[in-house]
Amino acid sequence: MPNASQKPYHHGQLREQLLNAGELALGEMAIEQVTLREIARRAGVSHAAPKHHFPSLGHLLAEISARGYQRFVKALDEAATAAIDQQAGLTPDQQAETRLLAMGRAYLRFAESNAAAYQLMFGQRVNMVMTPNLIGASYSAWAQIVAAAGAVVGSNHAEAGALHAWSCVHGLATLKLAGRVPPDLPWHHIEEQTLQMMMKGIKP
Amino acid sequence: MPNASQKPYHHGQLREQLLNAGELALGEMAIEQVTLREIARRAGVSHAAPKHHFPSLGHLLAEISARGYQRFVKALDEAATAAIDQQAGLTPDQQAETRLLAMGRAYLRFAESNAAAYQLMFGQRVNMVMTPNLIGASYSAWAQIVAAAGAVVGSNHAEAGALHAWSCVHGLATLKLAGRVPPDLPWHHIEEQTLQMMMKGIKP
DNA sequence: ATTATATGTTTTCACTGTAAAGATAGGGGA
DNA sequence: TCCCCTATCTTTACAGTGAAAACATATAAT
Repeated sequence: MPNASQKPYHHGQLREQLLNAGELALGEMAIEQVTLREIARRAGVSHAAPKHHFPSLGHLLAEISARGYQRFVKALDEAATAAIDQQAGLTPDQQAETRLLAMGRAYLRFAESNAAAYQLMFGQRVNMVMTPNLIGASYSAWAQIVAAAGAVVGSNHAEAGALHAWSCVHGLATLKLAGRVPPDLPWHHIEEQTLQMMMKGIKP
Repeated sequence: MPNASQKPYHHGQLREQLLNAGELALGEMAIEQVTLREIARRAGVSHAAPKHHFPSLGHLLAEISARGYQRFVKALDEAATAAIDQQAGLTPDQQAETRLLAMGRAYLRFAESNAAAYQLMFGQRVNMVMTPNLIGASYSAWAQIVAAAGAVVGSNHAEAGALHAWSCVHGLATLKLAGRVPPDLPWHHIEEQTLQMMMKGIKP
């Protein structure tokens, strides 16, 4: 019978807690600092405990990354619907453009306010394992962008348009995160300009 | 007096050899495998020897990265001049566009055939130290792109245009390297389409 | 020739991910 | 009720890593 004043030997919710601890850590420290032992430390458990829930660090990170993709998809979707709800009386073409632009802004916002998670999702960490769950989550993000781009450029060029739109925002986001954007440029302005140029580039 | 049949205690060219070994390693293995000890191993020297030439791994990587930028600038410049030499009788505007497109193609080619070096240069490795030499080399790359983009969009919008052009090719390159480009898309075609959309987006 | 300095090696430390062996709790059947 | 089995957690160990300190040697300066 476990003494209530001390932590029980068996955690009970460790798998969930490890994922939460990992996401928390990603929000507070650089991605390279988010180690297996650090996550275990935050969950108040020995560094070998995670093994019983995740075969390796790569699998744990994959699950965290998959959750990141889910938050990502949700953020972009909410931003898109909010944008068209805000402006009534748009033609279908205008709606499509508004959606894509709103998603672009949400994309850049997500990358900035979830920097470490973003790098985990889109960077190439050697430990990462492409679990089915991660592949599925990442694919739904891709499908979401393809759909939004397809509504603008037509379904025959949906993938090419989506890839270009993604390249634009992803490139800008990673250049920003890597500190390669000259600090004298007004960032908010740059964001809007890039989105405008992206849109101008993909429109038929 | 050193016996000729065995290696001398003092290496003589260790600094140079370390940089070469590092670049060689970057060409053969994943970026995370390119460790201080691995580079020392390849140079045939103890793992503490580099300390006398580079204060830390970050400084060594910074120098390798700076050399990467120099090769990068050279590759883009050669591609640009080769492109305009090949087509005689172009208007200045056409020349500018031809140059920028050629640089874009060279950019993607560089990223693909120097994958690990490219990730070292543009990724965010925690160990990396922003040495003055690296800052200078990376700035000259930026200046080169600004000049080429400025010739197309006018000097007032040079930086915004350069940033967008860079975002497009950088985004596409990193998505490709991260395996996020659907394999069913014809890559060469995708490259050209992206460059066309990039150009269409930045043109006034 | 002797000393100083530059450039090596060896050793040590704190950290990492992974693996194996030991400890503990809870559940299922006798 | 008792016992064992299994899942989960801890401890320990090992091969890596980057960095630092102590030690060794060859070249250069005096």
